[in-house]
Amino acid sequence: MQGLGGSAVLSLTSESRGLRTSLENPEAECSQVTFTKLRSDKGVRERGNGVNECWGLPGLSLWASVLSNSNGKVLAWNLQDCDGERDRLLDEKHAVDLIESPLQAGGLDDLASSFSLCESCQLGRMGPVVMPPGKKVVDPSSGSLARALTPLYQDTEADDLSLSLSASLSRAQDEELTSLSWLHESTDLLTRMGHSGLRSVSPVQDGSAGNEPSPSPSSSPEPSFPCTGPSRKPPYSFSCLIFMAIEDAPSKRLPVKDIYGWILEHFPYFASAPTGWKNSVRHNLSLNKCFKKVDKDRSQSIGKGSLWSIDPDYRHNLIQALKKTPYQPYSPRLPKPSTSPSVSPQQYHSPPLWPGSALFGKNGGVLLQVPQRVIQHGSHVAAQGLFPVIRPLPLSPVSKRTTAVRSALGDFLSRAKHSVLIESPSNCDEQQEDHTYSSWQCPLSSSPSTCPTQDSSIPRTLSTELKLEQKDFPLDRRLGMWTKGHLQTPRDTLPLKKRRAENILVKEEEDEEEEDEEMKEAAGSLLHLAGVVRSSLSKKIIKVQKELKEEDGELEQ
DNA sequence: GATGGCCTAAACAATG
DNA sequence: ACATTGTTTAGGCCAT
Repeated sequence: MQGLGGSAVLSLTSESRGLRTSLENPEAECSQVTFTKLRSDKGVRERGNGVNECWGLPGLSLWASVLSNSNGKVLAWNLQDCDGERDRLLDEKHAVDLIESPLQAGGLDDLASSFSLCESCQLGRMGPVVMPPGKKVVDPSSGSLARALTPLYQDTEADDLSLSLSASLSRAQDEELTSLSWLHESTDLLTRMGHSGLRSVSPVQDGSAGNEPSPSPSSSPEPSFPCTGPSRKPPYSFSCLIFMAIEDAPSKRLPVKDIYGWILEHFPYFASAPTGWKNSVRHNLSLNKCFKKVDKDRSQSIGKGSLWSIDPDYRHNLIQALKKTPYQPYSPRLPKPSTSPSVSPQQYHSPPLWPGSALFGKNGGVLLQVPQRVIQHGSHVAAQGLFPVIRPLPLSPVSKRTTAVRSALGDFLSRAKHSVLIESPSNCDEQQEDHTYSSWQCPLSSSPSTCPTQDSSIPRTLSTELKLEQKDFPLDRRLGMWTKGHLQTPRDTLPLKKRRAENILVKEEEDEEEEDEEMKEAAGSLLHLAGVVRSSLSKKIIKVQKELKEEDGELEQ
């Protein structure tokens, strides 16, 4: 690996409006990696006042997004892979130096936690942040920047991190991080985020929430990023995609055309995929008993075809399927994941939480408010700093908060439970483009069963929620009729739709009870997580503040 | 090796 | 006539 020498730099300067990178000549100081500005979107955040600037690094499939509020406070930032997106959007060059660090939705806390101040480059109280000299350097040509850097942070705990917080960051932290409200803000940022190294599928989009199809994988000029690219397959099966689409619809029913549209909108991969996927969607609608055709209201003129809805009897199944989505529903040609015992795939996965779930509702929206539409992308965010474990995280332009919370909490939980270990790059390198529509594999998982429920965002309107823990018995045993293969009754010989028409009974009461149990479990776990996270944040802030005071004291002397 | 889940392709009919 | 939608069948790959 060719190092860059020295340390990489993150330079950020808070200005009156938004956050702007501002080094005049960063190379003169300690820059190692120069990012170029991709774009700046203002006023597009849900809460307004948001400024989201994106910075890309030429030669790397990476770009950085920095979200700040109107006061210039950094709410969140992250790096992501953008491949062709970068080329397409790159407009002006700035001497911005970032290091790595996929910080997901972490705001100042993560930002500060993952970088050390470069004293020589400090700009006021919020100066450049530099990687500790002892840290390894990233080689842009070596593939995933995040991957390359990740090991550097395996043991980068508070000791190293303590170097990094500037006073302004600390102040902002006080305001931004005393609650988890930062996640509200930061999730917006996730619109554009993915993770370079681990995001093997991620249909990364630009800030337009997926209105524009991502460039084809071939457009990526960096073959060294085998795991990256904006046009990777979503991690979800078609049934899950359809489910999300329908659930995302206010009326909970959609014509096929709109289902297409939804999928295209949220998973731009399909824009450039062979058209067969539409056939697959229709095939799924017809074959999967979870989907029910709704007789069209004559008064409604939706054109040809019917509306499709979720069969309430099978809705739970779909949720379970989403929950179970191992991110490799079908992954031909993907390498066998590392079986290294030191890597626990679970650490890379967040619990299947999303703000729209009843879980959140029952917890009074403790963690988040729910975005109106929560969708998911199969992209990954690597968390470092506070959540240094690089883990895949599905992202979507509209599921930001969900993603942020679940990712953050999941990261934290995972980190607490496991030592931080990083995947082998070869794992990723072996991945190849697969044009099966849904092929995706958790690059860090060793098996679907161990790479579970990293769900992703799911439409908030889902009225049931995923459980934090898997049942220890198969879904099809729980629900009996989930798969046609388990439909052992004579009905099996009937077409699925006809079978459905025969009113296969599923006791809703039982489902409700089961869901209640799940919600209770999930609620407990979530609240615990929230407490852990807050506790961690508080400790970190206190520590940094203490160190700053000490530094001030030394300066005075 | 059997089984199940999922994907893909294709053919065909129905519909607007 | 055409495009779209819906159904069905078949075959393949992968994981269990």
